[in-house]
Amino acid sequence: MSDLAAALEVIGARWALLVVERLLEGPQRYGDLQRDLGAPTNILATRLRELEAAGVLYRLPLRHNTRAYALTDRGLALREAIVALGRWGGAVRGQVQA
Amino acid sequence: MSDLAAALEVIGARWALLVVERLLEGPQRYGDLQRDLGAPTNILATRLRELEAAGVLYRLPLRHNTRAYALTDRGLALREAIVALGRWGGAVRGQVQA
DNA sequence: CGGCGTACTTGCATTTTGCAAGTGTCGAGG
DNA sequence: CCTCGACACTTGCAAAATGCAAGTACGCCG
Repeated sequence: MSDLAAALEVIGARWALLVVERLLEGPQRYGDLQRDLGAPTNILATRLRELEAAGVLYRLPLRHNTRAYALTDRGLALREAIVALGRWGGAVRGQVQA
Repeated sequence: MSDLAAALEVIGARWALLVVERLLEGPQRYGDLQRDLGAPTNILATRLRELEAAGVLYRLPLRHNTRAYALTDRGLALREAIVALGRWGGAVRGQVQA
């Protein structure tokens, strides 16, 4: 399996990379992620569990039944890839059809 | 929708980015892609159609019922993102568990 | 004409994703 | 003490995507 395939096993599932992108701006709570991304709540919960298990993010307890999700070093290391993909996506949108 | 989400709409489906990665090494025929990637044939056919429609690759006729798939400029522009993701995936594999 | 290579398509089982509604817990307010 | 609301999920079920295996189409070669 290639390095790319290994990466996609971790962040290739739907919503996963969008969650990481959002967390690049700082720790976020569950409800914020859900509202900002518009992701289904059960999928979001599943992704957060998977990404935590993969060491991409961790839970940061705040108050009683409130916690935040924040990126680990491994998660922060995705910034370069996310920026590159974002630039590509933006460039593609800029062209009606090349 | 963010730029990243726009990118994922095009290359977020399973196998899509792996196809592009393979084509970065030059035009490939259907059978080669299938054997190298190990992707199911119906999915591969679907992806190739989608990626062609998105202007990421195009069909290059060779002999009678033989053609090759090659990247457009838009497809080649994914190189940076793919390299970045590949590096991340390789780095993650390098650590047993951080 | 019959078999071979190439590029797919088709039918159906399995898995993933999505929607809507429900559950558990804690703290504040009455 | 008891209810209510906020928050973070879970659960049940429908829809869509993915995967496997087998089949189809099309020319060329003998």
